Amino acid sequence: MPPKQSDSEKRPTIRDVAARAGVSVPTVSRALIGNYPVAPATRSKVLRAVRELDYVVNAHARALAGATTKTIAFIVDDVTGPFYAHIARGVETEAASQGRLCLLCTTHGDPERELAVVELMREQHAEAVIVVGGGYDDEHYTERMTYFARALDRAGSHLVLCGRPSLGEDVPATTVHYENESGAYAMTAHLLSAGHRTIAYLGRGPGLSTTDERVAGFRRAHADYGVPLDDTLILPGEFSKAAGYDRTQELLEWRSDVTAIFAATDMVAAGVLRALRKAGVQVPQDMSVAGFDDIPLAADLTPALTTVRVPHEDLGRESVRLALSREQGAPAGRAVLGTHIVVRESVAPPRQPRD
Amino acid sequence: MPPKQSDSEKRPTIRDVAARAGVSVPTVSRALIGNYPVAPATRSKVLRAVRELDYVVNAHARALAGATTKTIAFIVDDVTGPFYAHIARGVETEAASQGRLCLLCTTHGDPERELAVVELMREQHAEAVIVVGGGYDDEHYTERMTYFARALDRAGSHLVLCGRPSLGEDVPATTVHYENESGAYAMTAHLLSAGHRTIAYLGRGPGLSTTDERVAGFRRAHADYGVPLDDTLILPGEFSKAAGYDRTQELLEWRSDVTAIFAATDMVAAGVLRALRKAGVQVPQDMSVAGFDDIPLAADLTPALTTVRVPHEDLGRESVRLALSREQGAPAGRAVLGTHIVVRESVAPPRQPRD
DNA sequence: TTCCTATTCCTAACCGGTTTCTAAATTCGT
DNA sequence: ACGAATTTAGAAACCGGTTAGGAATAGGAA
Repeated sequence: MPPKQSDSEKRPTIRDVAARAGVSVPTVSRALIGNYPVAPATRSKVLRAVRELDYVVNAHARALAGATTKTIAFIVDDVTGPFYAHIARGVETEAASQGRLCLLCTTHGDPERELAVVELMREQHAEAVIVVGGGYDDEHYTERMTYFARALDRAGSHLVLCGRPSLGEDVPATTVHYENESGAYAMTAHLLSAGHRTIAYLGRGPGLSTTDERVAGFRRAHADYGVPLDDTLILPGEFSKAAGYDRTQELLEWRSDVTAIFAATDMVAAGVLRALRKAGVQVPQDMSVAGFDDIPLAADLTPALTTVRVPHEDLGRESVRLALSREQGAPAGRAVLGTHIVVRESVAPPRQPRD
Repeated sequence: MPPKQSDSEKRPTIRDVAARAGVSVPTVSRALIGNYPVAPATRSKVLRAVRELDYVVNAHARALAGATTKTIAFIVDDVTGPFYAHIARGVETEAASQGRLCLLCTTHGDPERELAVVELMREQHAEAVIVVGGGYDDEHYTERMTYFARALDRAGSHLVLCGRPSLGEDVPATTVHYENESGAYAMTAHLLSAGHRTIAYLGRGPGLSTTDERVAGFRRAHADYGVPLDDTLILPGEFSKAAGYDRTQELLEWRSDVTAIFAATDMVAAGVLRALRKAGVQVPQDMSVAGFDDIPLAADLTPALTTVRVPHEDLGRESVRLALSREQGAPAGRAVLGTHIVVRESVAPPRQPRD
C-alpha cells in the first residue's frame, strides 16, 4: 500500500507533509516530536499525511537544528576478536536500549589510525566516543588523546576509554576498566601455588597497556611468592593463534625447564595448545597452560582452558551507561569491573616440583 | 598548542574560520573541499585559521547541504557470532578503504526489530544499507523488506542483502550470497561417501533461509545417493553451542543408529562434540561430526572439525564494493561466492557400514 | 454582552555548511 | 595601452528540519 507510485522520484520532506496535511511546517515537526501542544485533530491529520507520503525525518537536518544526535561512536582494533566482539555487543545493546545508534570504526592496531578515527568522529558530533582496548604507552599518542578528550568535551561530546587506564585526573574522559593486573596476579599465583617455578608469559605487546598491566601482575605474584623471575621468559608476540603457535615452538627448542605457559590471551593459548600437541607434550601433565579472557570456546579446547574471566559485555554496557548518564560538565566517571580466574583442566602441578 | 583556551567554550564554525582568515564562508568551504580553484595564498591563510581554531566540519551540515553522506549502514543479528564478526570486518575494512563510516545495528534475531532498524536507517541517509544473515520465510516480512528496498532506492540509498537469497528480479536490492545449498550438498555427499547412511542434521531454524538452504542441500545429496532420508533426523535448534549440546544429548538417548551428525554451524558442532565427549562417544570412531562456517577455532576443537568454509570476510567486502560501484539507477548487482569443504579429523567411515 | 485568558497555529530566524551565479581583479594578446 | 579571456572571491539561495515569539480563535467569568 505505501509505495505511492505517483509522487515518487524523491523522498518527501517535512514541507510536503505540511502541504498535504494543510498545516504549517513547524506544526508537523511538533506533532511528530510531541514536545509542544497540538490539537488532536491536527495531529491525526499530520500523522495521516506522514503515512500516506511514507515520510521519515532527515536525521542530519534534525541533528543540525540542535536536537541531540543520538549517536555513539565506537572504536575497536578489530571486530573479529572475541574480546572486541563481546564489548561491541555490550555497547550496541545498551546504546540501542537507550535509543542510540552506533558508529563503528576499526583501527587494525594502528595507533596513528586510531587517532585519525577519533578525529573523524568529531565531525560526526557523536554523544560519546568509546575507544576500546589497550592504549599505547607513547608520549605523542597520550598527548594527542588527551587533546582529543578536551576537544570532544568542548564540543559537547565525551570520550570514554574502555579497557585501558585513565589519562589522568584532569582529563575529561570517562574510564571503564577491568581488574587486569590483579587478574594476571591471581592466575600467576594459581600457577605458583600449584608448584610451578619456571613460567613463561607469552604475548607481550611493546607499550600496549593491556599486556603491560598483565605483565605487572605476573611480576608482582612472583615477588609475593619469593620466586625469582627470569625476564627472558616474558616473550613478545601479537594476540593471535599463529603467534602463540610460533612462539611456543621456539620456546620448546630453546628451554626445557619451563613447566607452565601463561598466554596473554585465550586465542594465543589456542595456538600454544596446538604447538604442544604437535610436539607431543601432554597438557597438563607435562606442561600447564593458562589463558586470559574466557572466550566462549575456551571450555571446548583440549584440555578445557583455565583462564581469567573478563566481563567484556558488561564493560561495553557500562561504558555507554556512564557516558550517557553524565551531566554536561560533570566530572568524568570511572569504573573498574572485576575479573576472576576460571579453573578448568589445563593446569596441574608440575611433574617434578622444584622445591 | 592547539587547545586555544581563549575562544573555547564552543566548537568553531566555518564562519569563525572565515572571519579569522579574512575571507568569505564559501571560500573556506572551497579551500577545504578542493573542488574549485582557490588561490594558493588564500588557501594557506584558510588552512592556518583552521589549524589555529582546531576546526572540523560538521558532518551533518555537510550531509544536509547535499554532499554525499559517506556512511554505510550495517545490520546483523549479533556481532558476537564468528559468522557475523567476520562479515562485519569485511564490511568495515572495505568501507574504511573507500573513506566511508559504518553504522552498526543488531537485531538479536528478531525479524520485527530488523525491519524497524532498516526503517531507522532511512533517516540516516546511508549510501547503502547492508542486511546480513539469513532472511525469514514469512510473507509479511518479505513484503516489507521489498517495500524498504524500494523506499531506499527512491531516496538515493541502496539495499544489499548479504548471505541470503534475492527478493526477486524487480526489487532494487543487490544480493551477495554464498554457495550455501551446494556447500551443504558437498558435505552431505562427503559423509555419504564415507559410508554413513543415518545422518542427523542439527540446527534447523524454522523459516530461516540459512538453514532452509542447507537442509535443501542435505536432501538433494541424499536423493542423489539414493539414500532414503528420515525427516525426523532433521532436528531444530538455534545456532548456539548450548543448543548443539542439548539436542545431541536428546538424540543419544532417542536413537542409537545415527553414525554422523551434520551441525548447522561450527558453534553448534562445538556443543555436539562436548555432549559426545561427556557421553563417552568417540569421534570420529563412533560418531562423525561435521560443521559449517570454518570459524578460526574449528581446527582447535578435538578432534579438529571437518567443516564447510564460507568466505565471510569476502562477503562483507563484496557487499560494500558492489553497493558503492553501482551507478544511481543501474540494475541491482548480484554475486555468489564459493564455498568448499575442509577435511580435518572429525569424520571417518562408520564402524559398521550399512551396505 | 464584554473582556480576559487559554489554546493552537503560523511567521520568522537559525543550525552550518555547499553550490550557483555574478562581479571584481588579473593575465594575456596584439 | 586597451579590450577580451581567465582566475578568483563574494552574495544569495538552499538543504530539511527546530525553536522562539506573536496573532488568531476559542472558551469562561463577570
